[in-house]
Amino acid sequence: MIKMRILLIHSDYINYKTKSKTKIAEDIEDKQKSMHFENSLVVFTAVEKQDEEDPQAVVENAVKEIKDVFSKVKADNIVIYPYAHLSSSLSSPDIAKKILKEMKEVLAADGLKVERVPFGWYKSFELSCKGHPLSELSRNIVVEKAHEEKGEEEPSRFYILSEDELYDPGEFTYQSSDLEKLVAYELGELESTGEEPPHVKLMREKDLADYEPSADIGHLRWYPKGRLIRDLLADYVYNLVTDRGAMPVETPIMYDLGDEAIRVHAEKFGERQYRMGTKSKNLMLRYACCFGAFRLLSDTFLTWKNLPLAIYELSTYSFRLEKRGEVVGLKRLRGFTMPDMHTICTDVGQSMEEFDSQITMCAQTGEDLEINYEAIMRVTADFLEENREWVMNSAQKVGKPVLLEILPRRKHYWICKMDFAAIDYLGRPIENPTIQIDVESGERFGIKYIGPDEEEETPIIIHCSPTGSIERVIGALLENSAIQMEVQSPMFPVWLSPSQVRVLPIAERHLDFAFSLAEELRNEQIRADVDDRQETVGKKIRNAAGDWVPYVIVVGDKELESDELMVNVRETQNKVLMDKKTLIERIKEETNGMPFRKLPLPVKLSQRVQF
RNA sequence: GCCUCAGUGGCUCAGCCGGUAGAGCGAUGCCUUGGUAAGGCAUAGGUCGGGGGUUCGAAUCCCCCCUGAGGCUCCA
Repeated sequence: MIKMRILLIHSDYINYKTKSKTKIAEDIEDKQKSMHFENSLVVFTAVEKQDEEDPQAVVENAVKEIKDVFSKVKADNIVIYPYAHLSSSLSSPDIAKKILKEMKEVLAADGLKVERVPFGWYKSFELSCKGHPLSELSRNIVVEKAHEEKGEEEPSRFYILSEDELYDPGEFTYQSSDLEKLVAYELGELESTGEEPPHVKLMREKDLADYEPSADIGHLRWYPKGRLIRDLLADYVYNLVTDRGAMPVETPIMYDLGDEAIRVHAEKFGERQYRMGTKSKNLMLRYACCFGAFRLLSDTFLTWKNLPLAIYELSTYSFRLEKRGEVVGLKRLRGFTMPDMHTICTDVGQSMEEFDSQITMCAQTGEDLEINYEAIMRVTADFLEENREWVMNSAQKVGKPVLLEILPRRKHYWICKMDFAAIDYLGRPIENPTIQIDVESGERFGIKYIGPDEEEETPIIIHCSPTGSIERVIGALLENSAIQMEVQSPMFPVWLSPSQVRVLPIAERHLDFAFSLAEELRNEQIRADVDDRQETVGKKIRNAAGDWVPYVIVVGDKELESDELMVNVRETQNKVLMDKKTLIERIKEETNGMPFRKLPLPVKLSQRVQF
């Protein structure tokens, strides 16, 4: 709730004289230094911290109150008098000035005589209150929330874009059932089954992550295996973007809403922000890295020769105050981790070239993560008209048909974006990678570069998350395994498997051999552990299967004697005889180019705890 | 946020027209030294999500809250 305090006095007269300036004084003309008004409605006003959330609405409501009283008391004019002492929690001076000025303008536009007493000066004043029943009133200007402009919006048009041709989504022959499902969802035609998405159960069953009831909803705790996968994915994106020249940075997670650019950008997300106050500041938690990236870039000296230039940050965490009922598993969280790359381009043309190469990068992540992505390209009608050929060509970079959404007019900061979605077990999309051409933020955040003609120019910015949020990637991987489960043994890609090889000694006399084998594998950067518990082989095999271990080796007397190992290969469900070297080479090949981290758990299963 | 359903040992669940809790897995101990999806026996472990109410008595009935799931809405 927002409230500004005003005190209304119907006066016989008021006069004031400026004495000395404060640090926040506004510049004034000579005639404003001392003024006198008769039969005035004096409006003492204190703009408060919380008013920063929605200055527009505060102005509207204040004007309404003032006009109401003004018409009742029959004063000749209105005097807006800044009076900080009405509040113990003032807004920033800039916003206060802005609100006071706008109040005056709006009242004046209604043909009323209004004056505004200078802001930020020490003043003497003399006031004569009329003393009639309505002559002294105070009001709290209450704004429940920023009202959204409804207005019937013209709907988007949808097409399937395939091989340079546009098709009606209803008439297109789909090769991919995933694309068909995505289209059904986007067009609002997907009927739901009422089932629970399997990844929620899996993330807990596999000891990856769980809800933390003592946090807010939608915030998870991560166990070692889950933490490992998060870290590997983070390493993966880091390598991906730095390889193409992006520079990693890190920026704060909270921002001051007293900053005009921050406030306007934040308002785009309306109610879905975490807010926090300190004594002197009204802060928001970031919902993406944009804030820090833009502020950083606006303080950076850039020339056209530097562009395109990309900075990258993994936002641990981004915060979005999603509605209760929308928060679910790894799909929709209130605190999540998102790789976020911002590319500064000289102009729309350069941004289109970058966009193309980022399409390739995003498509690559689908292959590396073994997730099937379907793509939606969204463009404004204006952009499409001007760049029709480019749009057609770019869409083809995805390598398969894409859904094209044409927005009749620009609603958001972007003019063109591409979203990649995985389709979950229940046929619903998990939106992951995204690329957006932003035409607003450069200007709003005062980001500049020096052009070839030595003039300052405003750049175009591309937002890109090459994988989408890390949590959603893991969610998509788990949904994938649930789909796999119907036809084969589910598993993670080998490079993401917490245990890549498990060694199962048959009896105690095989323990030393098992430990040294596992150690040799670990020296080769393979996560290998040993099930040294006093259990039967059958039980250990069963447990290893439950842990989705890609390679399981049983060692007994035979293995002590020979170099051959009997390896249970999960992917094919076969037992394969091979030697150590072959196994190592095979795993190296499967994990080639992907990041590695060490086993985050005790090597001995007997020492592990249950989460 | 709204509607519907759910919350019982670490996990999965039974008990629920009222008489203060039960199984399997897991854990611990002992026996078994076992060659590919659960070896045997024993033991420990629960203020039945939290609070309030009805009652001689509440896991069980009623109210409020918290958490989770599904649906609606929403994801810039």
